[in-house]
Amino acid sequence: MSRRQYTRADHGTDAGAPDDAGCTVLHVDMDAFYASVSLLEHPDLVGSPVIVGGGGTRGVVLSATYEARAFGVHAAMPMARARRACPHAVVLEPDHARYAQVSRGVMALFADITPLVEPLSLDEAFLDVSGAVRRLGRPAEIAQQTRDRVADEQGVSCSVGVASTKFVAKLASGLAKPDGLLVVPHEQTLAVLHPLPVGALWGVGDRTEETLHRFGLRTIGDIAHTPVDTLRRVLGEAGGAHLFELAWGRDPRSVVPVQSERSIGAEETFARDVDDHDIVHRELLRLAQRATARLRAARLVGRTVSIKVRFADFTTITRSRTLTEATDVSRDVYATACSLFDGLGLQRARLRLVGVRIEGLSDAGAQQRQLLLDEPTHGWRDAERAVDRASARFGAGSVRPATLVDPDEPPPHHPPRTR
DNA sequence: TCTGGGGTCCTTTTGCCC
DNA sequence: TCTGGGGCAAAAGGACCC
Repeated sequence: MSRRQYTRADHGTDAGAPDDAGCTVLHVDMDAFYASVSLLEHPDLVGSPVIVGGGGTRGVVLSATYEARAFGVHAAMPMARARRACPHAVVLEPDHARYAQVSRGVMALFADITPLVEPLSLDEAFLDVSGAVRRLGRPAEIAQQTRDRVADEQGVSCSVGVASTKFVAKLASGLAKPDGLLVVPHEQTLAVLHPLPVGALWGVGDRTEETLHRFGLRTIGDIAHTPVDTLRRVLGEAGGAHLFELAWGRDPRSVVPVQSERSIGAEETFARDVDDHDIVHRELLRLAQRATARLRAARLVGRTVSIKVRFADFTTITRSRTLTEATDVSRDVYATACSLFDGLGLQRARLRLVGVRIEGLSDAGAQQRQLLLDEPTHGWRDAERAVDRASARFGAGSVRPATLVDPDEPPPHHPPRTR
């Protein structure tokens, strides 16, 4: 769910008979994805305001139906505020497993249309359909087929932007929402682009928007007619040049299927602020295990461990250390995370969140030979792989360090074997 | 009105080596 | 021997995205 919504000056062309020559980039964006998927389980709630979000006291809105958005509810809004804005809305807990399942279905459907699919998140992807035109028709027709199939096969609606570049396609899908299709013909790109506010540019958030406003730049057209050197001074070398190009509708990025991950991490906000280092250490252990389990599942190892600490006043710091050898062993990551945390020398600071992240990822296979020479680490790896297998069979958390076992917890219930 | 959790990318600072 | 500075990698912070 995008945080911003813009309406278009009516230059674009709807599905009718658009001039889609050369418009081979599709951006498909599911409408209110998390809310829509949750409604599949609650058909009685269709047509009413529904908010999906963390139930805890400190949650934010993950997604909301358009009926709830009419009351000003939007993604990333604190839940407390959302409830006040729309008191009669039904609040649902997120069901991440279900979202992942529908997402896999949708992505498989895309793969059926073209092999050039670049997922951006669970609920959106770019498709390069240049190779599918002969088989399936013009880009606008392929876009409509895609929308129909998503609705028929997955029961949720999506919006599609069709253009000659990624950025304009993404902009177009946003303008088409909800449940719409918008083709931006190549020669109309600037006419669509220039009247839009600067915040519509991909990469311009609240801060950059504020900066641009200070310099009197309010529309994308204003940016296009500002010397690129001025933009570089104001926004930085890379950022300034990039925005200038986008403002002229130029975006050389191509649709790249399967991008490898750069980092894997886990973080958690405490239900209440914490100043007890024992609790923080225990949380670091849990997070290190969560992150390394995903690392091992992806057959990756990482060389840099970083921690994130957010204080009660929301200021956030990070600390990182690069190891001599890449690892996927939670013990190593945990030890490094604790050492980084202890190195902060905090006394009774009240903490709101801690996180652990592993960066500098590489293929675990490339690491094998060295690990064989390192017996102690190899032993821990084997032990942790055994835990991964047990977790897969008996459920996450069925095997864990004694420090994470709550003595008051009832003994776990093991599901019956399925063979 | 009080701010999640998963990420990516860019910039600046710092330390090290030559 | 002291100093300056270029080049590089790591570290830290911050903005942004969904």
